[in-house]
Amino acid sequence: MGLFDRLRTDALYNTGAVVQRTGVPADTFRAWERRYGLPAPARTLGNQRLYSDRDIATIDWLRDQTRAGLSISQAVRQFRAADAVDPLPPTATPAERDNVVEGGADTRMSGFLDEVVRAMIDYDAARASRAVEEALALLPIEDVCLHLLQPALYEIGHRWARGEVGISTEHFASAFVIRKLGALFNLSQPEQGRGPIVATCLEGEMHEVGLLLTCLFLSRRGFSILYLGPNLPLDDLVKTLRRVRPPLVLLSASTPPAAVQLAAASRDLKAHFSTPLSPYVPVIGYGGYVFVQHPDLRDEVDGIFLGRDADEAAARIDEVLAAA
Amino acid sequence: MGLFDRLRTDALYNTGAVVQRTGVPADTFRAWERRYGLPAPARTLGNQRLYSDRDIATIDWLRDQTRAGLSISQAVRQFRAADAVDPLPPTATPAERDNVVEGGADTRMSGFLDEVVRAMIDYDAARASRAVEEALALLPIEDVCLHLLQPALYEIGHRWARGEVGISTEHFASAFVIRKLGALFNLSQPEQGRGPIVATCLEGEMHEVGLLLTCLFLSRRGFSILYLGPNLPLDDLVKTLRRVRPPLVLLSASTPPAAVQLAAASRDLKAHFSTPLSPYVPVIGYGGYVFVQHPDLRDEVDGIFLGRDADEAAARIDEVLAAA
Amino acid sequence: MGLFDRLRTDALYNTGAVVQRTGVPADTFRAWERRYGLPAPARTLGNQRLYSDRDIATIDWLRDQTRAGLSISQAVRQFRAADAVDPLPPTATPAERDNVVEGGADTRMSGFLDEVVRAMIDYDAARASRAVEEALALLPIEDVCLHLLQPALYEIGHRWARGEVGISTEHFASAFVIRKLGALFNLSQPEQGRGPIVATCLEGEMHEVGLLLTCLFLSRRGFSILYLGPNLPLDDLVKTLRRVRPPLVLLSASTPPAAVQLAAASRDLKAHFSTPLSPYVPVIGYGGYVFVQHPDLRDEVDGIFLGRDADEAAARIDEVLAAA
DNA sequence: ATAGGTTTTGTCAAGCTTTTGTACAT
DNA sequence: ATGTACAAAAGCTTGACAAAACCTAT
Repeated sequence: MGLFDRLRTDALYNTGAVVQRTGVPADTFRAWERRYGLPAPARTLGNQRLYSDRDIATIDWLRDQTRAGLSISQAVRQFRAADAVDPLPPTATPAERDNVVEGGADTRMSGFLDEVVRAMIDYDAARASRAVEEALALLPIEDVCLHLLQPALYEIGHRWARGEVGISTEHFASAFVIRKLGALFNLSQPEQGRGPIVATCLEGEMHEVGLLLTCLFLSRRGFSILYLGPNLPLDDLVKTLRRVRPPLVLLSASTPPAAVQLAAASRDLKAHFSTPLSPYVPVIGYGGYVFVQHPDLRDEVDGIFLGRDADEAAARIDEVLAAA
Repeated sequence: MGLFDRLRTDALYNTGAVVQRTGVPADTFRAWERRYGLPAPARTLGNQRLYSDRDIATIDWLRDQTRAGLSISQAVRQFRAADAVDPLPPTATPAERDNVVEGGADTRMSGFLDEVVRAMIDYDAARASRAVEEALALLPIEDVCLHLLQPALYEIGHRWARGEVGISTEHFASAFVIRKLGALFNLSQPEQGRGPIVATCLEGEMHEVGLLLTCLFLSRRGFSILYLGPNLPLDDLVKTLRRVRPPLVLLSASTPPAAVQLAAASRDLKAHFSTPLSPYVPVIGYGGYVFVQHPDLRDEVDGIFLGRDADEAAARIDEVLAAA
Repeated sequence: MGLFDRLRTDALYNTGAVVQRTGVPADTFRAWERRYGLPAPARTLGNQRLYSDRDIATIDWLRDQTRAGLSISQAVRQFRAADAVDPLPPTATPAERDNVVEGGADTRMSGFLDEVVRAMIDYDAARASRAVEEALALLPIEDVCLHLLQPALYEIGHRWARGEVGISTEHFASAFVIRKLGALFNLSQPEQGRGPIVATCLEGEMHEVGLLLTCLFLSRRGFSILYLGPNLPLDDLVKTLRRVRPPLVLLSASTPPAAVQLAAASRDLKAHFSTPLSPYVPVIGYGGYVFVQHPDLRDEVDGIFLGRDADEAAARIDEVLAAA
């Protein structure tokens, strides 16, 4: 059904096609849009309207109601009321869903996990991709990330540590997972949302999977993310913060040296912005496995520790920014 | 079915025959090709167009859609969306196509390019994404990569060099483009194909856009790619080669030190595999802008230089592996 | 169906009758024959064309296709494509055809020739291949071999002699042509036929293009060929002859020493088989450019000189074995 | 609903090359 | 019958334009 939906939203119609399909004059439904914001078609770069199948269905419905004697304003009100009962993207918050599904999901997921790990060891991107797609069709994105993609990467990492597979396998798996996460991230970028949140790894730090995962989850929770990727010099981060003024900055480190650098950066940032002249000070959130292994490193950082995994981090950020 | 297909694709029609069969004036579908790259007929040595049965079916479909009120641009868009799910090889080879479309597509592309660059400077991933999606729906993937994504990155790079934007913008743009390329790469991984080809940047080298682009194009040409991403130690590459035995290894470098390291690695690899006992020696293909700026560096490398851009590289590799 | 075909090809019409039956002006289908070798009518002793029912059907078909908007070149191309799957013997014998087509075909061929030579100099096998395929779709195999592949090789040879290209270009071109000829040879191996004929170059002789060409033509004339390739020791040839007992052995030499060796071998073979106990003695046919340059060398050989080129050789062999 | 703007798209023209039917001279 | 020649036909590219479609605002 996901695929079907994808296709249907890809089918876009120009004004003329909508007129042929609905029998409603263009001026009419353009007036509806102007006065009531319904339908709400997308636009091309040339500013032409692009109607989806759903928009056409909406116009059909409005036309039928007016024919049945309803005024357009009443029809729109009824449409909105019906829509509130059966909202289109029924996105429960991920946290709620995880609690419910988790027990069952792990069982169901293990089959996919085996397949993905085996496919990765065989360098078979197509097979791994097929397994992931299948999992995505059955389970929410968050579950697939937390209980399939990340465990697969951990499993490969462990096997590498035990000398069972080479680092190439780890690279391949990592590149694969990053590509997948990137694709999911692209899909879930909200039009506008809370935030924005700036996310990056500082200069020298290359391990971006955890950060990308957190960003994906935040994006799914409706946050707008400004993802700057790995290896960013501190100076440039400062400039960006000054321009964008995000309420939160996310930093991630995976090795002790990177953690130390992150800690120094956090203090520099705070010092930099905490002047009488500057009313703006960004909150700093940080994470990374190194801070789980060496909790004492957290003491050096001037910011909020986001927890042991991306899921926890996203929940923590949600809280922090809801409070603010 | 293979034989049938062979026959059908061998049936080629000149422009006049297509006019008789579809009822669409030649000027019209030539304009479609000029503006949207669809259909994409092959050519004779005398530069006359040769349409396949598939091309004729395409024109028929487009004609029917326009009769149903769709504008030609939206018809093309829907055709491409359906085609992405169940792609068929174009009549013309990619190299031929690129030459043809460039002129017309560039004009059409410039609007997208402006929008993407502006969106990037505003750190507006959603807006940039929308523009890229629109371009992808209207124009072939190859064109979008070469004439939109890469130029956008160059433009941002130039503005950074001129001090007009910060390095964060460059990072943001780079992360965005890599995510997009990764997504396209995922879409076009063929079930089985020629190859496999192993692609990586060696330890220390982080600039993977060019390599990823080349891999995407190769993937679209039907090659199976084993993408190991940036920062891979040589030892691990050797182990992988020994296990996978790809006919070709792709290496990329962007800085002089990385180029020197690549050169040393190429010689090591050759020395490693060129023993009387080893019947297998992988071909090494390499590229990266540093080899264009400093051609003398090529002399140090024991491998095939793949040219100045991803398109050239993909064509070159196609040749090399066809000859083998 | 075999009987039917036999009868149909026996019915012969002169040019005027064909005009009456097809409604196509004589000039027109003679131009088709001149430019594309289709149809290929037989001839009277006075050199008048004699069209079979099949030729008339061919002309009818071509006329219908052009009425349907196809250009004559594409109609021929489609005819040949269908014919490759289910080939029928042409009315005229290859020798007759070759003489007829030469003049006109050369003009048409020169475009292909330029392209192939240029592609070879660029080491672009794919481009060269494309040009050859196109020529094969438009013209009979014999023409393509004699007026495209062989001239291309000569042209490259001359340029090498003039120092315009390196010896690697010559090697590349030679390997390319041998591959192409080999592929055509594979395609045209008849199920069963006259023969078999054993063909080889003796130890030390590596120049196999002429021999391969002759074998291809013989194969197209319905002979079954046992191609042993270059560099065969005499002993092994003897063993093979004893086992296969072919009515004819083909030998080829390109240099004076190879010619001397060939002469000695011919005498040895004759001596070997001409014993009272042996009822079987193979006929020896030989050729190669060295025997054209130094006709006196022919005196040393105990066999039949096959003429100055592959075409002549094939015709000569046809005669010899028809008489036997 | 109309007016006055922009964008999109089918069509055409000019100037060129390639292809192809027909005519002519040998 | 053959080979050459030639002119008409068909194709190609670039650039342009005007009608159609679409947009906003009155």
